[in-house]
Amino acid sequence: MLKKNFFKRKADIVAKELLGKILCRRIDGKVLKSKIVETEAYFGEDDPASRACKGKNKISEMMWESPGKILIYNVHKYKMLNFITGKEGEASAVLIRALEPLNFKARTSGPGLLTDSLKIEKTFHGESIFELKELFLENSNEEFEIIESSRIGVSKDLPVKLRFYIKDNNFISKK
DNA sequence: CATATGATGGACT
DNA sequence: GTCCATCATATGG
Repeated sequence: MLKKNFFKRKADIVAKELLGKILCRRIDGKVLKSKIVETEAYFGEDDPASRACKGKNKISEMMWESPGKILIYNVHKYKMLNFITGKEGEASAVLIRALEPLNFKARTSGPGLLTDSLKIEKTFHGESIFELKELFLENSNEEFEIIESSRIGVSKDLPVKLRFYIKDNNFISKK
């Protein structure tokens, strides 16, 4: 189980360290485990791709909340799963883009697909990852190589590599 | 294999 | 109406 301090750092650091961690989803008494294989970091006012850059609104205000909270929002008919990072009062978050299913089969190679497969609903929005029994994280000691690249699907991006994924993993949303 | 395009729905101007 | 942190399908090489 990860502690609050884990998320209380810069979004890009947390995004990198979340790779390889195990995301657990409890449904009807069964625990579906999946490895996080792809993430993206989002900042606040300085990030043109971030929802927070134009100030607060219904979705982005959660980015100023305390680290470890869950932020869910829709793009088209899909939902995005984010974790709040950084100190409280600073807008930043990490988007989970892809998972590798460990003890079940599902399509999770994309941010919209993985939330569908894990039945992650908007009811998780605003909850803290430390307090939930239906959704939590497990640590992992696996070693792997991290690749950095530009973010995907963003109209205005920073000239910084803020997308991170595990090298040679087959569940990355795009290669 | 690659790139292009349309469907989709919520939030905002 | 417009803007998207998407996806599945269609088309061409």
